[in-house]
Amino acid sequence: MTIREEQRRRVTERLAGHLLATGLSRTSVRQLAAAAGVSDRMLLYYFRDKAEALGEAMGHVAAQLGGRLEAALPAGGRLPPERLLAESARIATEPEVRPFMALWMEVIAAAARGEAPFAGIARQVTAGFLSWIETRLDIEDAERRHATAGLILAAVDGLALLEIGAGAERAAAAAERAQDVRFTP
Amino acid sequence: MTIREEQRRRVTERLAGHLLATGLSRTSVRQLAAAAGVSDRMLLYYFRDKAEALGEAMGHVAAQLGGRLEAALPAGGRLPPERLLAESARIATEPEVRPFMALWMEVIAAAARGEAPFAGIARQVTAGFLSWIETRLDIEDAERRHATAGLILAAVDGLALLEIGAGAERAAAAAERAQDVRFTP
DNA sequence: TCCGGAATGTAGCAGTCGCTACATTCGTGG
DNA sequence: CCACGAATGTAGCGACTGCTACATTCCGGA
Repeated sequence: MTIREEQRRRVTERLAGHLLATGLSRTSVRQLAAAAGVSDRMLLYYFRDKAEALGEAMGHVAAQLGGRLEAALPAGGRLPPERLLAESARIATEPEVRPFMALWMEVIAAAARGEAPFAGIARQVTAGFLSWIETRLDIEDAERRHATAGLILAAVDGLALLEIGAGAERAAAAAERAQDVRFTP
Repeated sequence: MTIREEQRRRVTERLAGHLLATGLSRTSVRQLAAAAGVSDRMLLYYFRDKAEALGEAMGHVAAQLGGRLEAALPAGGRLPPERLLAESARIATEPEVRPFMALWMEVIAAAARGEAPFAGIARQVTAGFLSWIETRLDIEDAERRHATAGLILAAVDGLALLEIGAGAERAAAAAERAQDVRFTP
């Protein structure tokens, strides 16, 4: 492996850590390079441009999160929607997963703003989330399972949003109330 | 009223329209000034700085939205949570309200990023939403009403997020599925 | 030992950012 | 008519943005 490829991996990992720690507010080329411990000149040697660097770093973040989700609730077992909603909300508010959710909110907002490369990343990660939920949902009818997965993801993301706008206590109260919902039929 | 005050109002209205039309992606002083039909020099004559201009504009947007919400579902009547959830989701996806929700997503994300003046705006608007929901919720127990309002807002916001990440059809399917939820007790 | 390509440093370009110092025009009260 | 403050235009500052041209250093193979 060339030094360049090696450095590319190291830098990717450090960038992922930087994004998780500080979000998307400090993502100028020079700031990213400093966080990765290289010069800005070299960052753009390892990656074609800023978008590629961010894309790689977000890919790494997504892979990390995927591993955590898999560990938190292994595939195989299928749960009724009420329980999966509760489990998802619990996982999303775990201390280790919180930074991912915070970053996720920023990514999806950047996507809404049409900023490259976040639009593509958002669609990709959303699809991953939906798939994760759907494969753990004990609903026979495919269409209903599809729609229910979307609703559960919306609820979990919405609770993360509520936390931003109304504080952690209020979000926690709403999350607890979510345990009282039943899906019919 | 001085010309300055008069212009300040006109510019505020135009800025509000600009934000609703284009979101937060074009909010440099020069772009805002162009959208309002004044020079950048004058924009910063009418307002102390960029943050004040954006704050005023967002206040105008919030007031507009408040009026629409009031018109869509006047206070006075109280609904069970299932029906209020359905009504809220319906209102949030009305063509006239959609731009507000899209802008709202960006604002709350900017707040998550800690950008002034959006953090304060987000808390204020969130409080307004929660109050709007709570006063229309037919639940006796105050604490439960409080938590349920949070959950309903989370669901509505979450559906807007889902639309960004997974497209309008999928969000619509999830919204329809939301009509199957029941709150116990 | 030298040569060629990979790796890295230096310096800067052209653009945008928020903001402001300074000069000028305008409308109005004395 | 003139002086004065409000209103507006001109020009630019210093910082930052993404990115790159050019030069230099480094290291392994011939």
